[in-house]
Amino acid sequence: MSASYFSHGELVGVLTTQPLDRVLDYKAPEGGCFVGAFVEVPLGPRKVIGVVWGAGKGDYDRSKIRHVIRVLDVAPMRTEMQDFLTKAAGYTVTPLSQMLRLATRAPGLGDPPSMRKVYRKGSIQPDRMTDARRKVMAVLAEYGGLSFTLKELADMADVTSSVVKGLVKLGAVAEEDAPRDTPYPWLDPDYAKKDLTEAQEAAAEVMRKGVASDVYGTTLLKGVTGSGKTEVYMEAVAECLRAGKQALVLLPEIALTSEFLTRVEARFGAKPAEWHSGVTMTERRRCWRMVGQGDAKLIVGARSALFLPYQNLGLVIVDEEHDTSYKQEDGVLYNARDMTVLRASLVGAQVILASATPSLESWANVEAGKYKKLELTSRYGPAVMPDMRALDMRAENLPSTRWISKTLRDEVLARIERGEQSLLFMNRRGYAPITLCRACGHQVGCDHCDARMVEHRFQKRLVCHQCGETKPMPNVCPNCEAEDKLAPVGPGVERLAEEAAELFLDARIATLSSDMYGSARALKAQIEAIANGEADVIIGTQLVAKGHNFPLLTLVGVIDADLGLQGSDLRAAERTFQLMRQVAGRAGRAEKRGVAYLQTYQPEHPVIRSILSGDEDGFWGAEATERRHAGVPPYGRLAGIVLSSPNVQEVFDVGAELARLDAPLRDIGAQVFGPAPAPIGRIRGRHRVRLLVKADKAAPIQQALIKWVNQVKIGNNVRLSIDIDPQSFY
DNA sequence: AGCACGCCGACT
DNA sequence: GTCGGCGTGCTC
Repeated sequence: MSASYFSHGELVGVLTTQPLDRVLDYKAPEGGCFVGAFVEVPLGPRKVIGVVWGAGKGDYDRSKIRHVIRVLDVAPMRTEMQDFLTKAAGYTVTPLSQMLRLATRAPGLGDPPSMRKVYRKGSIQPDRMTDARRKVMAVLAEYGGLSFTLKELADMADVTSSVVKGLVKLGAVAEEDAPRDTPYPWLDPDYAKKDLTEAQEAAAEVMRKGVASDVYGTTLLKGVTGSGKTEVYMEAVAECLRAGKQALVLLPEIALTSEFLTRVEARFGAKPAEWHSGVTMTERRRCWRMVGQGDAKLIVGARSALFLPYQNLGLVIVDEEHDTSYKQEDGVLYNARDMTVLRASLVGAQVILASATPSLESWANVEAGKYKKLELTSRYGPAVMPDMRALDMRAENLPSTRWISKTLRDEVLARIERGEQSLLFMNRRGYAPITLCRACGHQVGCDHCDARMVEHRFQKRLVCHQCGETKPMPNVCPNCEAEDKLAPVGPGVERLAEEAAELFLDARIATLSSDMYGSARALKAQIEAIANGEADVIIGTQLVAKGHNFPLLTLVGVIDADLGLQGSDLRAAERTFQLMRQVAGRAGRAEKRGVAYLQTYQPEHPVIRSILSGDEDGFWGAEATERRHAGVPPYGRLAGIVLSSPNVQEVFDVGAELARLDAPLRDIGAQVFGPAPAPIGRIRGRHRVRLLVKADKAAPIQQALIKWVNQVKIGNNVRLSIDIDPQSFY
């Protein structure tokens, strides 16, 4: 009577990725189907892909119910995955169909497994032997029963492919069809175990025990830059591999994966599966299918890798867990770090959140006893955290087109003299953030957004950082048509590089900004060249703060330490604290102790002071007290609502209407703030209005939000998005 | 999401 | 008269 199997003609409920937010009834196909089966179903005039979600409800006109067309040749979705998607959809207030779409982003899902020809040793010896034929047969003899592609075999034997083809005709070489998607190579947990320090070994042992326990648990692994967090969690991965379970490592930035893959190969003897937007379609198809059939044991990827069809997930590492890029900011708004914890809790897997500068959320979860905490205090090897100093810019008297203080300049010059590297950090892409007309005062803005265009001199264009629109650099003011009056105002990395080139005449200067390299490969090559000492001064944006290792670096200069402190973002202090510590952590990783200078106009600012003093506990304690007092995350809950429309009036009307009908929110003790024009009032031609809902941590905010927004009829061109636990407020 | 249906204005 | 604009509604 197994409820999970439906025989031909029985009603099944199918969830498709179409934006119909309900499960549709179909008749089971010939041969029947199981719950979780990926199927193709007819929908109106089209065929779409869906998943058998359960038994059919039977509440639809029987005569209109059609048959499932076929069951796809992929591993069925496990019920725990259904459960995960359902809960994730509920938490993020996202339609389930959209959640399913995240879990079915595999190219060629509906296609039969792609095949290719492979060649191996045949049963017959060729009657006429030639030198070329002998070479082929020798290769095949050496590798026993293994198969090769035509090109592989021909290359290995150093003959042309026609020799192999000839042998196929004779029957000396067997030609067979084999699936193109092949299992990932076996990873050996004991391939090259590194020697760990005592502290690392102790931490690793705790993690191994966690993985071996087979139950859910989350551990915050905190350790300063260079303390060897990676080595420690690799031991947890090794334990997971030994147990025959799958492990996932999430990284915040694609640029970090290739370095990480190399480390995995060094530790386990082969490369793991890779999943992110930079991976080719073929490789993605292979990855999705192999994860689904358990033939990929270690997966390294971006946040979307959390939605792969794991069969027996035992461990998830969220590296740099505080990183804001774990929060998906468009489409489905979810935080991969939080969804990881949800998914792991449903399958009894272990989670390791690794960071040198954990988020206050994780910090609070440790305090509340939800997460365990392991701390690696001593830096691995001889180096220590750099000496942190403030440079009071009010005393520096710099002209308005210069950003490198005299003190910092002298320090850099001293490093160049000694053959050491310096990093100048400026978290602003482009040449200048403002292009101002000296004749009329006009600032060049984007046509579609309420944002200034940023000059990118490297690309010789103005770029809108909101919508990505670019235009050639004008030489006539778009407002008053004055010629040659447009002037760059304010700094960006490119302009900083220009200043550095003037100050440090004989130095080799390298700029690292995400927009200056066409490909991840080119960027990686540049990072490697720098690490090998092919630059004296490095100018970089945020990119350099994220985990890259520059052993010759002994000086970090933060050009504008105050930048992140502006604005009304509730996490401004937290972000600045984390970023400054991370950037500073780049200095002095090898034998030499590093120094970090923060150029600031407000050296007395509490955040700047705690960064300088290195008093982490003090900083987090004060930050926690403040947030608790304000009732904001992690001690309260926020939801951001953004309404957008090409029509200004319409968005404000809907916003006001929502604010008025706040009863469902008041019922759970929540408050509504707004509507207010969003900080960026228009993006891609759509006017934007924001509301903010603040609730108690334990309040059932999702249900209340649904009730609340369902009260208003929303016009066709108005879009409403709900962001639970928003990270950004633009 | 697609795709059809349908109701209006602009053209051969 | 007919073509085609896209607002509205449906898909088991």
